[in-house]
Amino acid sequence: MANIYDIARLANVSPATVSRALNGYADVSPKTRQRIQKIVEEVGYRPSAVARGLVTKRSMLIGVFFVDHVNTGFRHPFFQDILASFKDVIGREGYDLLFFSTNTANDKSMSYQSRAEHRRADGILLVAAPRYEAEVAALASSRIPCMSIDMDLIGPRAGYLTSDNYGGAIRAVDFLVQNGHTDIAFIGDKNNGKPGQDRFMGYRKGLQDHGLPFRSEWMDYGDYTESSGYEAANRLLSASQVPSAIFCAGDVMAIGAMEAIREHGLTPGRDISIIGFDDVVLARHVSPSLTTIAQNRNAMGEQAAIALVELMRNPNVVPPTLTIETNLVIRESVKPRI
Amino acid sequence: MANIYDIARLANVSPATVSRALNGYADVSPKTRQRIQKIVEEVGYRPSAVARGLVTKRSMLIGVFFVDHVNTGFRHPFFQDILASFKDVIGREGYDLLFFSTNTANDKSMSYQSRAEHRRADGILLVAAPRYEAEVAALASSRIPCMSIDMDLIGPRAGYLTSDNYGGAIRAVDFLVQNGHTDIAFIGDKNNGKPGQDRFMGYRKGLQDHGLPFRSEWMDYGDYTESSGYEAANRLLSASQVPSAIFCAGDVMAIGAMEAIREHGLTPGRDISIIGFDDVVLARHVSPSLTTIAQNRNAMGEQAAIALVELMRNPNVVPPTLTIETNLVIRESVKPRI
DNA sequence: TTCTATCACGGAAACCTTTTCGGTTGGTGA
DNA sequence: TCACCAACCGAAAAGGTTTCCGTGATAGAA
Repeated sequence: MANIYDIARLANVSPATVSRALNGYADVSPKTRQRIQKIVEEVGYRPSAVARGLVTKRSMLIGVFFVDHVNTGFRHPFFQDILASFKDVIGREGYDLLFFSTNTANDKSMSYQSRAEHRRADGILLVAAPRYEAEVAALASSRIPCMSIDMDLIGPRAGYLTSDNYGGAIRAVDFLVQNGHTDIAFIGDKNNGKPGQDRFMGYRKGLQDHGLPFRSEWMDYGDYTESSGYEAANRLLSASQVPSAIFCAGDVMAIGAMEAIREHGLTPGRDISIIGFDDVVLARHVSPSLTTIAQNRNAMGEQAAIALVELMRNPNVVPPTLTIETNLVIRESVKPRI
Repeated sequence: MANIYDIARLANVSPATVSRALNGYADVSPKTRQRIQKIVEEVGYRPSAVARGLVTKRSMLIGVFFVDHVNTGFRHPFFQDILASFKDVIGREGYDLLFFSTNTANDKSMSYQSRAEHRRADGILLVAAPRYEAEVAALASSRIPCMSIDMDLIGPRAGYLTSDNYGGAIRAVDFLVQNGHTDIAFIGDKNNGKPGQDRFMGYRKGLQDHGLPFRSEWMDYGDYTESSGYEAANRLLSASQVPSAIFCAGDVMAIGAMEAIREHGLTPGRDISIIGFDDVVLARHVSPSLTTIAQNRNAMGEQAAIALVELMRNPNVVPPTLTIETNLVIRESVKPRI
């Protein structure tokens, strides 16, 4: 693999001139620039990003952390769009994406911060709620620019972004009420993550807005998996008074809940209305198709990227906390109460 | 950010000794090693991967290329599992994953090979069929260890991996025939990718095995999207003789086909049987749930990773061409012909 | 006591760029 | 003719590791 000295020798110039020519500086004559570029072409020379990184102290790498639980990480249906649009934006700025392979055998002990610093990542994207709270907090309080999604993480250089979970939940309740439902159950997040909290608060606010009481027997929990939604709905259906609608804090749980409803001899959508949250791809395809509060995943990835780039570019910018609008997607799983 | 000289000074040793101590070499006394480690701990020193990479000429980075078509890249439902299990394996070997952000604005001209060499990636994973054939070929013929998935790409250091598409397609036809179907249509890959070719060959072989004729009016094409499956099925349903079963080269197209069947006033599964290929997450949730030939995505990612690691470790190993078994998943969309 | 083997460590080069500072050249205005 | 300026380029340091080779000390053997 040729290096910059080889090119310099071949072009009868100094390495400094080669560097300047290749990086588009002004003070190199057009003809030497062309000569250099021609030689670079012929030899197939590629400047080493690692050597460059050593001197510029910038790796042009954005590190990405997320846990690899079952149903999370790459496998989580929710994060594909976020990552895709995030990548588009930072790619335009010349950055590449680095996925840390968590929990490698050799250095199980390396913390998030260690790994980020080790690779000299210019910025960090934190997505999905990682297990080790302390580690995440340490990363957020470091000097590395950092944006997290769906975790209310702040630090000197760390901001975060979520959907408008509160407003979305209110909207969900509104829509159910508009359809004549007053007996509205809720399946929330057992682990009480930030989005889950907000959706729950929105649920309560929605009830309150319409003068409906909050009944704890219509409140249950899951962990966003299909089976947990199934089980929670089963419990709700055994309540002294069965609700006429269920608001699920996640689409996948909603799909599990529909299964439970069917097993009770009822028809989801007709006998019991269901509304979800997220708008995963599945939502459109299940039957009845799922009415839900959609998160704007592309906007989330995009805005997170824009914010992170700004954070990296300007050391004095105060880390933002952003919230992205949600919107109601009406399908078949909510019917007017008769 | 402290460097190795700082640690050396604090520990009253040379940088060389610090390096040896941290990398677990034998020729450093236990007590100096402990002293060094304690100081490293206190100072929060992290050896720079970029400086290390410069001298060792290994980046410990695996580059990943895939195109960002609509429905491909991160957004493609098919590649999540592959990437997740791939990452697990290479993570265990100490590698991290680098996603090249394709088509950055500043250097639109940089080829795959350029980008890989620029970052000094130790190995490359190619997944999904990229647009620029020539570029891919160039990468495959370079000296960089490279594994590709679903493209029959070979080179001095490049191998590939696919599912047993041929065998799987034969199995699909077998199953339809077992259920009494003899009028079996096929929706294939318009772009004639390697997997699509093999599935088509398997379809023909399956027909032949059972003495059934190949009829070109029962052959149509799509591009693996739902809408293309919908349209292809529409055309098939207008044939002079309507088939009793359709074998789709991809699940997503199969789902589109089911929609078309419904619009023709028929019930998919009952009136016309459908069998797909891939076993995407959706397949289980649509109704009727989709009988399909499942690809073992975890095994694919795992085996690709193992092969790539071996390719990187040993310069003399001949690049493998691997095929992963598929298996039939029986659900509701195929019914015995009455 | 002297010699040799082993252990623990240090010196310094090498890896490949970028960037600052300064130098040379040729041209221009007075 | 002289001073000055702009344009173009070179020398060298810096960035943080690893690794080869060599050296001093210490222990054991003769």
